[in-house]
Amino acid sequence: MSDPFDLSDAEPEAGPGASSAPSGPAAPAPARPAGGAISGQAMAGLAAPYLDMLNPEQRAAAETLDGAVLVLAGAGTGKTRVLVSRLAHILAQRRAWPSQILAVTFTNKAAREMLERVNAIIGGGGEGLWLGTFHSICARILRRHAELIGLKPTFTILDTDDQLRLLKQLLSAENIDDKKWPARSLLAIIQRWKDRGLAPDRVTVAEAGEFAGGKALDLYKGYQARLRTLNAVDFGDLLLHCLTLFSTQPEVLAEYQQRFRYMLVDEYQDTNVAQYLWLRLLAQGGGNVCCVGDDDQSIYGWRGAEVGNILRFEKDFSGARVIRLERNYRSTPQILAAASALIANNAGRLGKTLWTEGEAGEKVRVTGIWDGEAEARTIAEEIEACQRAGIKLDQMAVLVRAGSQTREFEERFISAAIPYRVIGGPRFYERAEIRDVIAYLRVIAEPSDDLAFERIVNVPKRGLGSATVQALHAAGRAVGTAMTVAASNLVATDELRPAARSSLAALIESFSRWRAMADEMAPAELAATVIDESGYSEMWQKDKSPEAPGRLDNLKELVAALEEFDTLGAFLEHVSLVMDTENRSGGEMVSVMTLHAAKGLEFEVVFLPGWEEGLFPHQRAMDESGAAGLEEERRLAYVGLTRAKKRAYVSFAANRRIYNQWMSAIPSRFIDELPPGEVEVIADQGLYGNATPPARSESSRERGAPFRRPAAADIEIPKKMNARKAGKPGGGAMKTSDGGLSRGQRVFHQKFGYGVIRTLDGDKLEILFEKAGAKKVMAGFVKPA
DNA sequence: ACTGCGCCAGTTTTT
DNA sequence: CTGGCGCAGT
Repeated sequence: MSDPFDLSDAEPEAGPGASSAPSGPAAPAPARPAGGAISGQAMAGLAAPYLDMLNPEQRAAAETLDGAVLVLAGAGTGKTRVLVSRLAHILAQRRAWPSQILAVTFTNKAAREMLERVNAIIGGGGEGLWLGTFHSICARILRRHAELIGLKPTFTILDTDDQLRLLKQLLSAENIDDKKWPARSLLAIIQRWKDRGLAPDRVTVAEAGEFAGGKALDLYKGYQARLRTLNAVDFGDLLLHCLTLFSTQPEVLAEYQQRFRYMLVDEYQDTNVAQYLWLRLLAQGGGNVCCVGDDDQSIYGWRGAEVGNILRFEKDFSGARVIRLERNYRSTPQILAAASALIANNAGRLGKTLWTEGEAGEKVRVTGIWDGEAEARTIAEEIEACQRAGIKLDQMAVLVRAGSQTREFEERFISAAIPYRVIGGPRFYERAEIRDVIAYLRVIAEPSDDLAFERIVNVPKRGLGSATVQALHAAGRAVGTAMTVAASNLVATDELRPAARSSLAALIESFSRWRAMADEMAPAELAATVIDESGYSEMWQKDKSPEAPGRLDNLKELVAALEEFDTLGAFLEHVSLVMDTENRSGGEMVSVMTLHAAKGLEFEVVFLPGWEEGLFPHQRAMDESGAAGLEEERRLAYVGLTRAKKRAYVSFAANRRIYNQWMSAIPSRFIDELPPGEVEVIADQGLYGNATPPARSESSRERGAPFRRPAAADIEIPKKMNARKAGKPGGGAMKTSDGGLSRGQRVFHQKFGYGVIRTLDGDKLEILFEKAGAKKVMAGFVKPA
């Protein structure tokens, strides 16, 4: 984008059906090329077949185009279909051009899906929409007007690591003990302020809090000042600066107010105050706003989402129409009844009554089990039973409260040879080696990006340790410039030791060479050059740790990913904002993920383990947020149950090993909140109220677990989960001597025969077997061949 | 400038 | 029981 003020790139290309040129939208748009993005098909279709597929409420939601509309879309009520139909309808009615429509989502995945589905209906051209996450749309706006808020259009978007590094520097500069006042906490405080749309000058002294004796606000100011000199922003700033831009530059605001004739917001219950303010400013221009959400599925309060936004919608947008989608197309009546009864325990809901015309199914099954291992085994067995009954593995999911719970299932699935996939592990762009290379690229693209520079100044080791970095900092501060700039001055002096001096000089020379290349070289080629010339790949080649080859592979993958980008800047924006990696599929597998990650998904069969007080509802949620925290946990349970189409299995274990210490637990209060008529309780004797005959728990007998049977009455809820320990030695973990297994090695497995190790992650191996294909196995089960 | 030891904490996570 | 981090030693 050469001219940051030029909005024309947002205008539609002439679509495939441009010959049937529309008469144009109701009001003419500025600088509009003839022809639109709306295809001939959609044009012709006054019959609007996409509307015929909707039920009356959905249809109302798609057709009520004027004014403010809140669509309360319960789980499984066809929310996405409504959103997409509405977009198509606006276009087909020629109410607006794609470039006059703003559609905001929370994740890139949601944005991508929406675009695909809109294109499928209107026959292409949806690219002209302002469709994306709040953050990417704000970034787009900010790059165009960067100067107006004191940034250069090339500003960098920092990640959490960078933010923490910066805050640590500030803390140590202020002589604040970061043991007592960790940078993490400060970051959280600042983020909460930003979530509320509060720039430093808007934070009142009363809100300064106790951090470091009330210094948080000053630190926030210092942090923002540092970001500015680095020409950098963090995620919160994307919104915050946009708000500042809108409120200080009325003509800019007016421009966007006029532009966005129709605005759609998905997952409105997850918006924070800053996002709400942003939206309200834009809507004040008379545009039509439609927010879609479900207050019962608000599960991100802990990161600043404000349920109040959806609860207050009618007050905020006068004359707002509220449309409820209550007909559920996903789950059985039993599942809906269970979920509805559970969520009814929350106060302050807008209230919805989900109903279905679907056939009766099975009751929700609640199982009480002796310990976590038995729980995993029981679920694995049930999965196999479902499989025999014809349900595909990828229609089953285990949804856990915390990521650490996945391990138990992984181990069990591996030994039962059930293919599985854990959703939401570390992402590609979060790996250290990828971030290192990206840091190099960032410094090339933006010389004042000190944080990136600091990350790689001594990676690979070039004898530029903390002493040198300190000197660079000092030099930068003295001249008021970035470190790289200060560095070139510094090497001309005698301040540094000769070794450091020449090493630094060489590095600076490299960067200016790379920078010169960047102008004429494709980004991928540049990256390959940098990886090579910096000695970075050599560093990993020399490294003989087992993960080194994998890291080198990742570097190749990074270079390959870069092929798709024409400019370095475009790639870096992608990395900062579109961090999600494609979910490599490949075969039928059970999904294991957190409840948070499951929002928006659906499965035939859902397993919900770990419904125990302290774990779910999580103790910490209740300690930190009290009643509100408990309600959010309950919504999480609601989200979990409503993922299931046919069957839901809830379970709890009486004993669980956490941090290798045994503790007993009592069933979650959420279990008591399920309607007795719709659930079937199967619990080992004594584990739960009116237990029906026990499901055999071999392990408890085999192992002679030494703890007493908990009689529900005499167990108090542990304040901290590990406050209550029982002294069972950690028995059957499959810790193994891996005998130096490595990637690419040929191995033998009793059951699967010979194969080659493809990946290894601790004691979990992925092996491509000659006969059996790819399997995940534990290291203990294979021998070097 | 790097390596090793000891201490503490230990949900959820997108952008 | 881990892992991450800060500090102290070579």
